[in-house]
Amino acid sequence: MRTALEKARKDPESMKARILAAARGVFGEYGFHGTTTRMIAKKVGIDISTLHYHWGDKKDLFEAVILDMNRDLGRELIEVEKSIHGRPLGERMKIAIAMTTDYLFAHPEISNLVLHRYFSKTRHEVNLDFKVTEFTGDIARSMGLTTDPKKTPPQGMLEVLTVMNGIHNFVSGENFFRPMVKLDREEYITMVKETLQFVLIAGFTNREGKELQKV
Amino acid sequence: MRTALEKARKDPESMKARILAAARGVFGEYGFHGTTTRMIAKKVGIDISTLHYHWGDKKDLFEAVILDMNRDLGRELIEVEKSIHGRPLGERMKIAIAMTTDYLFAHPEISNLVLHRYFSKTRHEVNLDFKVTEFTGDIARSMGLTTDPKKTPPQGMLEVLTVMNGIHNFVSGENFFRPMVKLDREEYITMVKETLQFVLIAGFTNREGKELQKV
DNA sequence: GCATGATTCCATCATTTGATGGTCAAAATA
DNA sequence: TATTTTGACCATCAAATGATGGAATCATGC
Repeated sequence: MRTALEKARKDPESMKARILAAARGVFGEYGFHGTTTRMIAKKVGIDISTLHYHWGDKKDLFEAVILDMNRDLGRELIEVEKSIHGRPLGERMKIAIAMTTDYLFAHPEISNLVLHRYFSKTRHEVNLDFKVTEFTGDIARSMGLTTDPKKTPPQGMLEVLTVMNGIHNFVSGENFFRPMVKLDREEYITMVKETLQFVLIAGFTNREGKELQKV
Repeated sequence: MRTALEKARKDPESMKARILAAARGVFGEYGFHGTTTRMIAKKVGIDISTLHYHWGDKKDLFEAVILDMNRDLGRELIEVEKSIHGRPLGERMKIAIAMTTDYLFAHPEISNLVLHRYFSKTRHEVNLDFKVTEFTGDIARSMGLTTDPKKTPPQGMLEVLTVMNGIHNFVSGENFFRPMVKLDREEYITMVKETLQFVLIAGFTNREGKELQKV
């Protein structure tokens, strides 16, 4: 399956890649059990047997989707880290929130998939590393929430999760939340960024201020 | 169905109530499509035909579950509001976060169901009011995030959603996050509360401080 | 052009799953 | 007690769904 993924990545026009892209979207919207292989095949405009030919069974395809999504998310986080390197904490967070929010709104299926995996059980075990721990630790280090670069303390992990999940929530919940506030998409995205920056940053900068005072 | 719900509420030992309780749990864990009527029936220890006899089809049962969960959540929010009434903002939020977190960790299927409805589509439309808008507005007013008690501005709604979802995330994602931080359940709950209070409150109290200075 | 392998679809299967009819026992009612 | 109503289960159905075999088609290298 690893090779299949690589093939799909090489040529985005290939059938493998088209199926993978469609699967990302549908699995994201409906979850694993809410998605049928027929739904994916229909979206691509092919027969289900073609789908199975390229990706094996439903679980294999799902795992490929997770790996693929994981890679994209990881790359984006690296981009973010590049952009914030060296700046003061408040600014780092502000930029990181804005960049990540924009990116995820452009690829909402990523947030969908992430949240599904957090909150939903699958009847048959899907065993995948998912890299969340790794990513979370990286972000924590990048935000200076830990001194030991090897392992992040629980507190730092939960703090990062609070921020990341705050973003995912508004991206993935757009269909639900946007009608509540009656904004068009652009306004919604802007207001989400402002709200997240307003709510999520102050705690961290306040703490840093206190620590600096001590010194 | 309304009547069936009332019957179930009257006698928690009744078959209707037992099915409803089991359904809450299973729908919460696996989502609508991930749940089979057989899973629920098995959990109760009855035949599926008995389940259908009491609750009609799967969608009817699911809607009853949502209504039931909704009522419980609404009641809890009223309790919270009673406890925080009249206190200063920072304290209000601290207590509200602590109470709500404790309550939801004691009834995690509520968070599960809420998040599933936010983030997951259902193949066949389930039409339910879900009261989120109402609840969110109530909380916004209770937190003093709006001057007009009739309608809450989008900003206030998103701010409340940020906080509520922050809580739901850690409750519903316990199976995923707790192994990441290697804490036992009690430690995890304590640290979640501390983290949420740390991250989510400062923005609001900072702003209030600024507004007070202006006056 | 032709042979070989890769790809796609059609037809079909087996299993899962939502749902129901009919039977029987228990409980309520007369 | 006799009768009706309610509640539970067994057997079974129909549709949905994951999956596959095999034929047909297309592409590629010779």
